[in-house]
Amino acid sequence: MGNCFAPISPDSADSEDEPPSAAAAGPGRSTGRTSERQPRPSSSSARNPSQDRNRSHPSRRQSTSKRIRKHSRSSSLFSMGGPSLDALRNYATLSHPQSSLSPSKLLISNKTTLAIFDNYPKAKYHFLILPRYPFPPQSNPDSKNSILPLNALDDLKSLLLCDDREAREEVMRALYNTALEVEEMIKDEMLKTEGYEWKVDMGFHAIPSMKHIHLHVISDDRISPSLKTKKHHNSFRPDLGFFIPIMEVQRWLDDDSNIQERVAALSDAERLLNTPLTCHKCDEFITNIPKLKNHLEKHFVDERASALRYIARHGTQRSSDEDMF
DNA sequence: GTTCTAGAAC
DNA sequence: GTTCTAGAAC
Repeated sequence: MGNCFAPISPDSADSEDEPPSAAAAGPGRSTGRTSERQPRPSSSSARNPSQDRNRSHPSRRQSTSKRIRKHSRSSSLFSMGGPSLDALRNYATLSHPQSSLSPSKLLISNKTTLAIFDNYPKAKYHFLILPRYPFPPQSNPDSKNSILPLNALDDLKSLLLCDDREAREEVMRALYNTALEVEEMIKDEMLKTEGYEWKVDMGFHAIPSMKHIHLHVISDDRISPSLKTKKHHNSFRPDLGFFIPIMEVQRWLDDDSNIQERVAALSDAERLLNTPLTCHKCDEFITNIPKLKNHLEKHFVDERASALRYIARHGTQRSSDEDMF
């Protein structure tokens, strides 16, 4: 692992003044790893800062603006006497996130979205994609109009219930396009650090803990010191119903005749977090978290060995190594 | 969301 | 005795 965290610098991230890098493309895998991606320097990295944050270069920390320091104080949980549900919203409403947020917080931004490091990553790579507000930011600075009311961006439920079908699809498309870009950065980093790429999941929590809709982009290893409880693990199982893959949400939007039922199911999803602990890769029942951690490490080592063997033999990676086990 | 810790499980 | 979870507190 070693020196693998080098957050993308403000100068090298997508400029807010540039058009969204992939915003013109609609959802679809074909838009993911193509020339539409913005170039970035080879020193940039998508690795989470969790274990490496304290080792970041002092000059990087010192360059953090007063505004950021003020922001991070006010956004810390409970500093205001209770849980701040607004930490993400504070990010989403910044008019100049790139100058306001430190490179260890902000991965990339464009006109409509931000990609930030998850503060408590539940896997080796874990990012959050947020729609900016107003959505989209108005070119006329005097206009405060958003195509959506702010509360439509509270969470997945409120977006699904929003009357403006076109607007909610536009939000979803913007989130998805940025997620594809982030996925590609993650996979570049996987190649650099481990020599192969593994699966990345994208989805929403049915009942998020913080206000402002956010799309999780998380590698499927689920190996992280911050993954500490059964609920943490269950909350990212794509098969359980608490973590809603974005493709599923897209299907809901394509046929919105059952939206009320979908929303009811989201509201009832809390109980799913108490599902018995089983491995999300092989379904084996696991009695406790330390054993799950050992089990997942073993999956990771086995998958890597298998992928590297295949690459050595064929010169290229098999398309879906996660299906090999 | 995380941290803390009592008491259950081993 | 130690490890671990789960609920309360924050």
